[in-house]
Amino acid sequence: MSPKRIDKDHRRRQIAHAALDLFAERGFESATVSDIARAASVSKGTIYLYFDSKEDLFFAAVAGWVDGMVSQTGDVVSRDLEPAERLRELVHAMMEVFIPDQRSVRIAAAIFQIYLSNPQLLSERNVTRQLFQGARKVVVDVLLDGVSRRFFRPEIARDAEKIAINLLAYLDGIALHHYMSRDYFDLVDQVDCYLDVLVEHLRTPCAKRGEE
Amino acid sequence: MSPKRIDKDHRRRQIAHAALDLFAERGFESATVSDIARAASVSKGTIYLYFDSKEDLFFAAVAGWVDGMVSQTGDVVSRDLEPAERLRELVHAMMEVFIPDQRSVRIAAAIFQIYLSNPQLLSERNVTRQLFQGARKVVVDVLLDGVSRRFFRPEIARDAEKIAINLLAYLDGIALHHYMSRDYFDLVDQVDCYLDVLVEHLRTPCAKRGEE
Amino acid sequence: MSPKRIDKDHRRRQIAHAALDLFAERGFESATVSDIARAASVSKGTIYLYFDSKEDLFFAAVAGWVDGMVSQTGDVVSRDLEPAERLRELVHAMMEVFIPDQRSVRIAAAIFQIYLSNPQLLSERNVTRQLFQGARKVVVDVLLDGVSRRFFRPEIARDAEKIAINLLAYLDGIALHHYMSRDYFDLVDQVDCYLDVLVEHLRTPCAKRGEE
Amino acid sequence: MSPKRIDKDHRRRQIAHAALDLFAERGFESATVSDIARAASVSKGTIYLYFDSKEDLFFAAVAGWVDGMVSQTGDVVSRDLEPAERLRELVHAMMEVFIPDQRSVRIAAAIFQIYLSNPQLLSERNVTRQLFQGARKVVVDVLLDGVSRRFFRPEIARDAEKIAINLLAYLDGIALHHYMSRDYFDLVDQVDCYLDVLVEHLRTPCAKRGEE
DNA sequence: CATGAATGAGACTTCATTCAT
DNA sequence: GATGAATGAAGTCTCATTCAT
Repeated sequence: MSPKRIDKDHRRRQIAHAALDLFAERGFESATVSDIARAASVSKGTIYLYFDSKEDLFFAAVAGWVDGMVSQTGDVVSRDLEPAERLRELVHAMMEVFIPDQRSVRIAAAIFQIYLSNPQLLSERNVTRQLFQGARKVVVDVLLDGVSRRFFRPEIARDAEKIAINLLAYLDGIALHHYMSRDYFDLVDQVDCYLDVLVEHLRTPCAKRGEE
Repeated sequence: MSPKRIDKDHRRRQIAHAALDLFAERGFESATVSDIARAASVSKGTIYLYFDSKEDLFFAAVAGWVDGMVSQTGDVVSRDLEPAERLRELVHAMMEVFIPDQRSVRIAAAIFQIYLSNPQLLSERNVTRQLFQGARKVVVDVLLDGVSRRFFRPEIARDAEKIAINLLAYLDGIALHHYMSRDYFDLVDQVDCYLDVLVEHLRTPCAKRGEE
Repeated sequence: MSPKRIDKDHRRRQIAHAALDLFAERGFESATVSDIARAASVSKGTIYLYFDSKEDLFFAAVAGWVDGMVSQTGDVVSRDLEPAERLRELVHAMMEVFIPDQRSVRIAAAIFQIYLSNPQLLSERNVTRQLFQGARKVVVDVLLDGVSRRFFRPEIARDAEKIAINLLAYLDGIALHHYMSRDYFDLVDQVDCYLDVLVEHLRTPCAKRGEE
Repeated sequence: MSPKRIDKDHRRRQIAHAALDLFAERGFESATVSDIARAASVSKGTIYLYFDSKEDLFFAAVAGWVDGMVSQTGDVVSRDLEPAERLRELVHAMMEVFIPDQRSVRIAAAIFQIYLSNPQLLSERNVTRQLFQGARKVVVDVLLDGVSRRFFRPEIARDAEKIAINLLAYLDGIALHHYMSRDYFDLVDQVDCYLDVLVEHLRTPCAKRGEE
C-alpha cells in the first residue's frame, strides 16, 4: 500500500550537490560519474535514474549553485547604509561567496570548459545568464538608489547598467587572476582599490564645481 | 646550436603551434593527440619524440602563445601620445589581441581547465605568470610615464601596480563575460566606460582646477 | 480455479500479450523489461511476480501467440470446397496471418534470436514444435482428404507429411525473403506460383496417362 | 625507413572472419566486442581501428561471408549434366553450404536480428540483396538452360525468376525449420521431395509424350 | 628519426533483477 | 499483492601512450 516512496526532487538535489563538489574540484571532464556516484553514496545506475546524462547532471548541479548564489547575494543589500557603503558591502559579500576554497572560480571554469568543447550549449543551456542578470540587477539597484538619494551623480543613472556589468566582470577577472597567482597580490586590497576608483567616479564631487 | 638542434626546436614549435589551435578550439581534454598529430602533419609517435606527454605539449603550446602575446603588446606603447591616450591605445591593442574568434579567452579557459584537474601544476608550471608580469609591466610603465609627465596625479605612482593588476583582471573578466553573453553588451563600449572611469581617476582633476 | 487463480492467470496473459508486441517490434534483447512494464501498465517489479525472468516472459508471450495462431488456422479448413481450393484457401489464410505488419516474421526472428544465444533452450523450451505440429496436421488433413476424395493422386497419402513440412517451410521462407526484400517481388504472386506447381503435382493428371 | 606496415585489408578481413564466428554462434547482441577481440587475438581497441562500430564490424563480417557464398556456389553449375540433374546438384551444393553446424542459418538469424532492432538498416545496408541476387541468377541460368535445351517446358522461361525465388525461399525455410526441429525430419529427404515436385513441373511431361 | 599499429585502462551508459515499503 | 528506487555487472567505445619496424 505504501511502496517505497521518495522525494525525487530531494534526491535529485542531493546528487546534484555532491556532483557540484566534484565538478568544482576537477572540472567537467575529469570528474567521473563513478566518482560522483561514490561521493553521493549511490550507485552509478542511480544517477541515470535522475539525470539523462553526465551533461544533464552538470547543468543541474550548476543550476542549483546559481540559485543558491542568487538568493544569497540578494539579501545583503537591504541595509540602511550610505549608498557607497552599500556598494562596498555588496561587493564584499560577493567576494566572500567567491573566495572560500575558490569553489566559485572553479565552477566557473568548469562551466567554461563545457561550453568550450560544446559551444552550442552556450545557447541551448545557458546557466550563467540567470546568474549574471540577477547580480546585475542587484548592483544596478544600489547605483540607482545612490542617484535618487543624491549621493551619486545623476549621469550615473544612464550608465548604471554598464557600470554594473563592468563591476561584475572585474570581480570575476580579479578572482580568476587571484586563483592563478595566489601569492602575488592581496585580493581584498585589489578590490578595495577598484572600489575607491569607482566610488570616486560615482560620487558628486564636482557638485562643488556645480556650485561654482 | 647545431643545425640539428635548431631543426629540433623548429619542429617542436611547429607541433606546439598546431596544438595550440586545437587546445583553443576544444579545451585540453577534448583535444586529442591524434587530432593534433593530424593538424601538425606528423604521426602520433612523433609527438612523443618531442614532448613527454600531452600535458607537456600543452604547456609548450601555451608558452609559445604567451611569448607571442608579450612581444606583440610590448610594441604598441612606443608612441608619443598623451598618457591617457597611450593607455587607451594600449588597452585597445590588447582587446584586439583578445577578441578575434575568442581565441585567447578559449586558451585561457584551457589553461584554467588543466590547472583545475591538476592543481599542483599551478606551482610547477605556471605559464601565466610571465604573461601577467609582462602585461603588468607595460601598463605600469604607461602609468608612471603619465605621472612623471604630470598628466596623472602623483599618488598614482604608489598605486600603479594595483591599478595595473585591476585593469588586466578587468579585461580578462569582461572578455569572459562577453564570451558567455555575446549578444548582451558591446565589448568596446564597456571597455571605454571602464577607461573613462579610470582615466578620470588618474588625471589631476578637481585638485588641479581647485588650485587654480 | 479459485477466482484468485483466474485473476493471476489473467494478469499473466495480459502482461505476456503486451510483451509480445515489444518482442515482435524489437527482438528479444532490444525489448527491455521497462518498456514491457510500461506497455502492460504495471510496474517492473510486478513482472517478476508473474514471471521468473525476461526469458520466461518471452516464452510465455510466444506460447500465447502460438495458441492464438493454432486456433485461428484450425477453423479455416472446415469448408466444402474442392481439395485444391481448400489448400489454396488454407495457405491464403495463413498468409493473412503472416503478412500484416510482418508481425509473425518478427516474432519468428525473435524466437530464433533467443535460441541462437541460448541453444539449450531449443530442447528445454521449444515453443515452435506445437505450432509446427498444429499447422502440419491441418495441411496433412487437407491432403488426405483430397486423396480420399480422389482429387489427389493416391501416392500423395504416403508423402503427405513431407509435402506439408515443405509447404510450411516454404511459407516461412518466402515471408522471410519478403521481409528482407520487400520491394523485390509480390508475395501473393509468389505463393500462387508455388501453389500452382504443388497442385499440379497433387492432382491426378496422369490419370489420363494411366489410361494409355 | 620501413615503419611497421601492415596490409590493412588483410587485417580487416581477419578480424571480420573471427567476428563472423561469434556472431553466428551467439547472434549480434550477445556476441560482445570483447569476445570478438579475444577470438581475433587483438585488443578491443584494435577493433575500432578497423571498424567504426560493432554494427560496422557485423556488416563487414557478413559481407565477407556473402562474398564467399557467392563465389562458392557460382562454380557448381558449370557441368555438362542434364538440366534437372544440374538443378539437383546445385541445390545439394547449396545445402552443403547451409547445413554444417547450421552456421549459415545462424548468420541469417543474426542478420535478421539486427534488422529487427534497426529496421532502417534494411535499406541502408542490405547485405542480403547481393546474396539473393547472386543465388537467383545461378538458379535462373540453370532453368533457362534447361528450356533452351528443350528439357524444360518453354513456359518455364517466363516464370524462371519466380521459380528461382521460391526455390531459394524454400531452402531458407526448410533450413530454418530443420534448425528448430532437428530431430523431426531428414533435411535431404525433404529437399529431394521438393525437387521431385519441382522437376516434374519443369519437365515437358504429358505434352511431349502426348505428341509422340 | 619517424611511423602508425597496437594496447588496455577507463569513460559513459543500460538494464535485468532485487527488495524495503 | 504491488511498487519503483536501487543496484552493479557488463556493454560499447575512446584515447594517451608504447614500440617494433
